[in-house]
Amino acid sequence: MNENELLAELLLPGIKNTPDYYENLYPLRNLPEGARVTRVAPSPTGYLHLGTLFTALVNRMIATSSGGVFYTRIEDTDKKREVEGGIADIIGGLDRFGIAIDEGFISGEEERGAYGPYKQSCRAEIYQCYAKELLKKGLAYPCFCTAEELAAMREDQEKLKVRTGYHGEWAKHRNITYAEAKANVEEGKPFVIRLRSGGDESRRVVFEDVIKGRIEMPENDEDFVILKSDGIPTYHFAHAIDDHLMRTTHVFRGDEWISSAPKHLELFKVLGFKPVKYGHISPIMKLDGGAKRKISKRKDPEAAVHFFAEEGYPTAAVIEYLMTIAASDFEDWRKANPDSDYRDFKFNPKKMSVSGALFDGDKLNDVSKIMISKMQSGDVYAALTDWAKEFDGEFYGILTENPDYTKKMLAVDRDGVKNARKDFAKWNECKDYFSYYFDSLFTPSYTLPERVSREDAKAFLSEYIKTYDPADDRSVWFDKIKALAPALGFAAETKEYKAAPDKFKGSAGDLSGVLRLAITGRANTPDLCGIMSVLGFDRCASRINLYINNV
RNA sequence: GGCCCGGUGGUCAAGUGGCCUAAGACACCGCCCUUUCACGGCGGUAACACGAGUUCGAAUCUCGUCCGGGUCACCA
Repeated sequence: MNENELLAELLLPGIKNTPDYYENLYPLRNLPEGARVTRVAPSPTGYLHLGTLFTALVNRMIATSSGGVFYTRIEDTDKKREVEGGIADIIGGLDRFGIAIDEGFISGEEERGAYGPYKQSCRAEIYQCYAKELLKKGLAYPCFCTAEELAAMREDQEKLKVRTGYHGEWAKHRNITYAEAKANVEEGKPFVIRLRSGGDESRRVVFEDVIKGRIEMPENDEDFVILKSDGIPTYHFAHAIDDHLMRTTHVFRGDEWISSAPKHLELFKVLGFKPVKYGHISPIMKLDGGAKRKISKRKDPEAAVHFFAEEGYPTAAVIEYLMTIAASDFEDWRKANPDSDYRDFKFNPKKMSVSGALFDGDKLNDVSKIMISKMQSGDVYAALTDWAKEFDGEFYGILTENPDYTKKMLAVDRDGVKNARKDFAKWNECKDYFSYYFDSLFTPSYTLPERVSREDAKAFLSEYIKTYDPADDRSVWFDKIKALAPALGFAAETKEYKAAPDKFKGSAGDLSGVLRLAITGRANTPDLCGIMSVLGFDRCASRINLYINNV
């Protein structure tokens, strides 16, 4: 054995496999030409974040559009920051949003697929095997620097105004001898393993980013850590090994990773792997004061995907919105294919924005309103009660006390209508929106429409209630209003009134406004005829009397 | 500060040297339709960060300036 081999044996004595073993264990995938293998690799340091959902959606679409595979991998190499239940929340969240997972973690604890384990903490031996190989070849070495020494080194570098980091002459242990290393190990000193970088800062590394195009940067020359002192790899090393062994073809990840791409490329080269293709996704931004910034977990409620569930946005609406930011040609496609499943959209990474999109709540609302307007009452009932059950127990009780009544209410201006209303974007708006259907939520309003006097309102209402029949269809219903108009000095037809505004106090439309106020306490509601029919005669009559007595 | 990546209406964006008098969507405003409320239809306000250069011709190519974002860990 030469010195490098002795060193490798000294540092990682338990590792017996060689890289060949893993190369054979995880053969190339048998997929058609052009199929892309993508993944999302969340770190369970928190709950599902909008950016993670977005990244997952993009990777999912890339795989789907190419007939490939999309898998999940848990990057839990930082045990200090890990959050209990994080994996279940993240994977469960992806599932709730309809992101299908072909392979990897499919729930908090189950995984499937032939390229696992899919959790990095279970792959220590694999990483160590490759690290050992690098050690044997002299491409890596142990470093015994303490955190304090490293910090002191950084201070010195800052004072001297030289580039900070563990590189070149600053790489203290770069030329450590086997004997020195052995002595340190025997003393029980902790060590990390660093890459012996062959890069040169004055040379350029170039790669073709699938989203951003050609990117050129100085080569990495830093002897960065590949194995931490606990034997667990850093992100960089785990990324190279895992994405190679799991036979990933394309890595779409946040663009904060661009700056470490030279490290990754060097790792692929040194390890003898074919590099993956990168696509760096611009982050979703948020306007803070006057400044744009990346959406942040701490400051922005909408950063945590949980926010959308609480607000009651249908998951499909959030996905639809995300698709509009992800692909600039998605909205055109949607216009041409209004009823297609978004998964049928051919996703082209070239159509992804190179700059970060500002999160636009107005746009989300619009997308969501359209989505909800297309749902039939039965589906709305299911989704709304599901939401209420979790987030508004009182409303849930009211909604489900009489399901038939609630469903009839939801059918007004919805079922059998070509273009349904777009009145609400999320379920938490419904309690207020539908309040007048329920006596316990109803708030009367004793105001008057612009052109109707108190006396006329009372006179109209007391006559009207004598003729009202919930069985009336829309035209009969309005004819009855029209019939009462002339006697009160109102025009029966809107056109009549418009033609000669001086001859009338207003039109039948104004009278129906009084009715609306009396019945619902609102100036704006869906089709009043339909509402009254759901409410029933008694409830309508009592509200009308209440109004007459109080206005 | 070094290194990257960006900069077209308030927002998302189309645009790859002449089809640009710059598309579309959201938001906003107006009009029309209308049996109320909506839906819908039609229209409007509003943009190429700035300065040089290349060219017959620049939103598009080059350089500089400015502005914004990201990154410089035994975190991912």
